[in-house]
Amino acid sequence: MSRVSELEGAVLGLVWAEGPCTPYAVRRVFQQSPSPHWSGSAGAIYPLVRRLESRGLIRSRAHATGGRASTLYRVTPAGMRALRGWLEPPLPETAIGVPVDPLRTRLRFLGALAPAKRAAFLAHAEVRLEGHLAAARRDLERRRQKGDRFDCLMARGAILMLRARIAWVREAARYLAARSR
Amino acid sequence: MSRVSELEGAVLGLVWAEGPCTPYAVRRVFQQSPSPHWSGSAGAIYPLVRRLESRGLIRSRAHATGGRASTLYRVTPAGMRALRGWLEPPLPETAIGVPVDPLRTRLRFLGALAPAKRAAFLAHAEVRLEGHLAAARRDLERRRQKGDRFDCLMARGAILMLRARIAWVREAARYLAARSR
DNA sequence: TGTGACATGTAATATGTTACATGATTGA
DNA sequence: TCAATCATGTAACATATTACATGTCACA
Repeated sequence: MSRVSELEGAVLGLVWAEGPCTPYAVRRVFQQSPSPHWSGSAGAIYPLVRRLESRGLIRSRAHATGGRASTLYRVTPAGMRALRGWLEPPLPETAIGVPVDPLRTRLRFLGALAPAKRAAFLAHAEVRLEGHLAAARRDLERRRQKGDRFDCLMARGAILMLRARIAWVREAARYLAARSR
Repeated sequence: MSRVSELEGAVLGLVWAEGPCTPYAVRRVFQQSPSPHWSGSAGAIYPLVRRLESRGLIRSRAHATGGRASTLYRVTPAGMRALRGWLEPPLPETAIGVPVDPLRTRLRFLGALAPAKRAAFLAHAEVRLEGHLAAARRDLERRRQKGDRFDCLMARGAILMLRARIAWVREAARYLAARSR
């Protein structure tokens, strides 16, 4: 069975979830996602979609909206098998292990800053995280309107991660303040 | 000032934190890290280290251990400035925003599985996460022995993220169970 | 009539992975 | 002495990013 990468799995899932859709619609989902990890750049999506088609995981259907040519894709039975294979246990370590976190990486090297700047770093991080948390709550509300429960569960996960990060940053700030006294 | 990427920043930070060290020592840190995101592959680290040297951010010093030739690197003043520039606010969106999470992405498409398999997915995820949490606790203990407080704060962050993920997976399982009754 | 968003791409570039190659050292 | 691990790399490959190119459509 076709093995798919992380981004391929996500695109395959989107083509499945959004019904027949265009590569541009897929791009928009990434661009509007609260997570900035994947830019949804044209240079990533269009070649990837053609790749999935050449492997028989999605099929195209010509589709014209007014004067614009466009291509609608839908998932094939082989594509559904690949999607389920990507989803199902056993999950790879990269999916279930400690997730990458650039903020955590930076905190590892906070000692390279002057002590006053360390506190400033944590204060800045907390403010920014609060902003993202508010945005994530709005995002959950929007998704709730749409009515897809798995979409909501995903958005809920983002909120919990942000809350945990905020708690962690606060804990770090308290710890450093206590040590500097 | 030299702008550094995520992996470059981490390597620069490690060369700073571990004192003068070899590329191999840097690789080992990535390989032994609880987070499997960066493999620390030779093909990534050796070229990257040379890149940092050619940009004047680290400096090499020949170093022979027995019959083996080896190279010790240390961070230059320009390298310290680059490290601080990478660390300091304002943080880029990719560092402070909702972090990427392959598990969250998969949950978005859980509807593609048969209902019974959805519960199995969540049960599997919970078990695996518990295992990672135990490993993360041991990891924190190890780092505590070493005595670097920022290293400990980072390890503590990994634990909080795993706990939040476990809580989220349980919440999702409860929610789905309630809806299917 | 022109400006900006929509929509579809391509090209150059950067960078990380796997797999391979080489030789030294250590321990059973 | 044989195998595993340490240690340093290189080569081929895949893939994501930025920047660019092109043309349509809505609307002011």
